[in-house]
Amino acid sequence: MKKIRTRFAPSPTGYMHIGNLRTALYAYLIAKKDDGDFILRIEDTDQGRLVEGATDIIYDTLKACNLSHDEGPDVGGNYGPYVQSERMKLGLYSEYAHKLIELKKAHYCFCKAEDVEAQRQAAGNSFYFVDPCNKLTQDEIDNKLKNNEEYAIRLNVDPVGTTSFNDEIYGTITVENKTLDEMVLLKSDGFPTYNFANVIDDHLMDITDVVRGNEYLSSTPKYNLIYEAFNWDIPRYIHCPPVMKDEHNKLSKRNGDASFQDLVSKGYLPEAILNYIALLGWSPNEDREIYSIEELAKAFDVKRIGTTGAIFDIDKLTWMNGVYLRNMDIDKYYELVKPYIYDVVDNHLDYKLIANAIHDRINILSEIKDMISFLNKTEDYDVDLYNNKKAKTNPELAKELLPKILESLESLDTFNNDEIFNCLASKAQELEIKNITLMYPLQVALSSRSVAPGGATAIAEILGKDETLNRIKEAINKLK
RNA sequence: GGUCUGUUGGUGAAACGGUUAACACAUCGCCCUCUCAAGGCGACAUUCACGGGUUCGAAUCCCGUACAGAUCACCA
Repeated sequence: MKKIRTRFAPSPTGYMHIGNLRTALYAYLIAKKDDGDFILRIEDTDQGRLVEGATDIIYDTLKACNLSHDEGPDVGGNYGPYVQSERMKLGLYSEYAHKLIELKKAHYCFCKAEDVEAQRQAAGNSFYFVDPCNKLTQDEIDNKLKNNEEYAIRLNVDPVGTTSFNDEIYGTITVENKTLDEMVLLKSDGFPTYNFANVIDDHLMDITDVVRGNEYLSSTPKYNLIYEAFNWDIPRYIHCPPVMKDEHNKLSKRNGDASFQDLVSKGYLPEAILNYIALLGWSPNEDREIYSIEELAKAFDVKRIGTTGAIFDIDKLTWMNGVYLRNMDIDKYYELVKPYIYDVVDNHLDYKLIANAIHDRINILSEIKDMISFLNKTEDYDVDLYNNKKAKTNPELAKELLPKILESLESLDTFNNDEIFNCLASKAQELEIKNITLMYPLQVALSSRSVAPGGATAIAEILGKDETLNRIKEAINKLK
């Protein structure tokens, strides 16, 4: 069997959005499942739409996701991406377009682009372009060429009959040829159209599986006409359903929807993002959702890609990101979280203790900041906070309990979570109250919050004995 | 408007003619518990857009309707 080769072929016209990334992921997985090659090709044949830096974003995103491509032009010892504008300099596309003219599968078109556009505008939806240049005699053509008239090259289309193709996901799709127009292959500026360059490169790069968004479903018959004109093998087509923002709209940067970069900067892990988007439109053959990229490649099956657009659900991604954080190797977790902790907290505090306290409480890294900001200094709070139904506490009771807690803790030599807890637990027993009744006022005194990461005693350990006692005294004063 | 494609709960989805229609997120309960989480347990679609048909039997097959999306460029 032929080696599987897939490609990701984005245009550098903006940011890398989630739908795009998912298409790249699927292309990658399909190749890797069978030990095939994954290729990156930048399709920048539209000079007008180039966006500065867009190629770098694509490149960096793929790198961050570990979706590395297997070949390409040499760039400082690494594989760069193939870039169509570079390849064009080789005269490649023009050569193939002219070859099609020789084969009588295409023809010169001397129409002005603006004129065609004007006709289209005038005719509205029902416009079907019939190229008058089709009727030009060879002499007329030679003459125009000799006069250096600008020209485009258009594909010849026989309007009778139908064209069918098979898509791995959508099945066999048939369209009538009369709905296909004589599309431009080579633009008058000498650049190939996307459609043409795409087919040429896919063939030249020996792409076996074309993976792309299903917006290309309708234009695929046109691609096949080109393959057939050259008598080339048609690749396997895999058209993926879109990733939606809501029922009606696709996810897009234009609407301000989250891009990969946005998600990462909010504290989502690339592995989690990849894992999550793999499940948008594809489902595994087992009851499982957490997959590393290697596991995905193993489990991936094109046949299990769905046909309907999937709405991107940030809540589920958030949950999954939390799973990744919780399952992560603990040392790796410490290192990951350390900068986020010291970004808000004084660095004489032990970041590992803090990391432990928030371990089961964060789903995304950006939540850390608010969660631990009280560690630096006490925050303003109302004594009403001492009212707690579950703990059965109120400011009066806190006023009574806090001095007792202070007294107990002052006598402690080793100030760690276990010691503090045991000390206070026996104090609670002695006072014949539930642990929570004693702990809750301490929590408020130490954290200034009704909800805190970790138990009150864990926070005490993080703060250290001096600061803990200070905060308790501070709280007692506040209650006077 | 033509053409193409699709339609299972709030969301992602499974089911490949016969199950009480999996599972996960979210939501809501309960348990655990020094708060909150995490974890455990449970609830949550009399029903698979709608209407016909085929069949002993349909979410699954066929036809129609509705709705949605895509596409009709010298954009990609």
